[in-house]
Amino acid sequence: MDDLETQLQRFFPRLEPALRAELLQEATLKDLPEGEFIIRTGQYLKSSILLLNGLLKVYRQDEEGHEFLLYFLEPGHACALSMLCAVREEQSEISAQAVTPAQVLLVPMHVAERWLTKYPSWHMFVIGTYRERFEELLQTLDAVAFTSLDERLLFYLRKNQQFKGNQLRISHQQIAMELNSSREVISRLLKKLEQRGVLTLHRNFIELHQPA
Amino acid sequence: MDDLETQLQRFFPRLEPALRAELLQEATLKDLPEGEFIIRTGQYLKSSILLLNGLLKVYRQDEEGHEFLLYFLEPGHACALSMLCAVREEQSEISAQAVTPAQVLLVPMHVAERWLTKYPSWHMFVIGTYRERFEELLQTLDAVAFTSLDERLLFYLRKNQQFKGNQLRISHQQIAMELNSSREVISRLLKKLEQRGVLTLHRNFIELHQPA
DNA sequence: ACAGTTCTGTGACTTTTGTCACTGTGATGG
DNA sequence: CCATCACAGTGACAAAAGTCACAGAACTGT
Repeated sequence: MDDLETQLQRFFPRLEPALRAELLQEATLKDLPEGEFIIRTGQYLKSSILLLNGLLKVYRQDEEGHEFLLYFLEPGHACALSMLCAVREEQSEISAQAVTPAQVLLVPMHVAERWLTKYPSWHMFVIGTYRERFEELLQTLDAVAFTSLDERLLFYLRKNQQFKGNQLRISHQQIAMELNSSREVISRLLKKLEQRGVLTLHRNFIELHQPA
Repeated sequence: MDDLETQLQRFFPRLEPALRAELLQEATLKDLPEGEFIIRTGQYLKSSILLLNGLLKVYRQDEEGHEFLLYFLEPGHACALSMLCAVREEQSEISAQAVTPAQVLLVPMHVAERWLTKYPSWHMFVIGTYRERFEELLQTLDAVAFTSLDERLLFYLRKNQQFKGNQLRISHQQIAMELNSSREVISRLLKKLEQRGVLTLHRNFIELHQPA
């Protein structure tokens, strides 16, 4: 693993050098083991989160514990929600979890706030972050509103493939949760996809074919 | 109707006076008759949109013409999407339409951009706009993901009630479109709601009871 | 090797939504 | 006064998804 400064430069090239220097000063580096939560529903946040390494998944939960995947976060991106919540000093309405071991930078809210006027590039970065998340959210909404479960399942698998490769170690139960469905249904749909030759089912993992 | 300056002050009190003055200079005022589009899917936008008067609805459309209501926009608010699209110089992926006669201010993109660094209050306003729309979008997503059609229908009616009063002049077809369902289903569900005493069905309009 | 656990497969059934086909009814405009 | 039209109601059926109940397969630790 590179040193922090190199990583910053690699993943956040658009932040001006002075800002990157101050980031090193002000932000806290945090390592997340796989599965660790960085945000939990109902939690108060006081920092913005920048992702340096690994993969985070951001999802919503309702009162009865149903989950719902919103989007993945890759290195070089930031969690728009963390900025939202931080600004409003409100409870977060979402959860974020490390899918792989991950490294994040935590920028205290008051610092992030100050940078908005101090560094134009920070400002653009924040705006850009909102924009990107907004668009991903729209995509997700489209998927839910306009497509059936089997299409969404395929989309979900492809997305995971993109980040984790062809061998997905996910249980049907997991998938069901994230798509807000039930295990049996997912099992059946996966079976259909297997028959169509899209994938092969194994115990504890799913093998996706043709990355296309 | 008040003069423009008074309206600005009333609906956008948080914008600094100098900015309000410049708004009067740089922005174009536009009157929208009921039903007029201000954004259409596929259109290129070159302005940010601030709403002065009336009610706009913002919705998504898929390729086959299905609609999907995202949220309403009230006076004093701005369309986050218009800012998104404007910045990216991309095609808009949504439509916005005047539900009642409305008045909007159009701020050319390059001006809006310039203000970001020039006026802190503009900057905060833009951030705030993203934040609010983001949260509304999350709400909508929740509704779709976690609740059944009849709940969504009720929610939809309440929302309309909030803006348009107890007598809703909407056809079942209209509702079906906006909830991405079909007329027959909506008819049936409305019937059920009537039996539960929530509303009374009339020709061409629906009467909602207990504003609660 | 065995009990316990997790993951997966499956049949039968229900509920929810969507679709089709048709009817009725009020409004509007020649 | 009648043709037309948009709107609404409804029964019958189909499709999609969720639920229930079980069974078997693989993995775990002791």
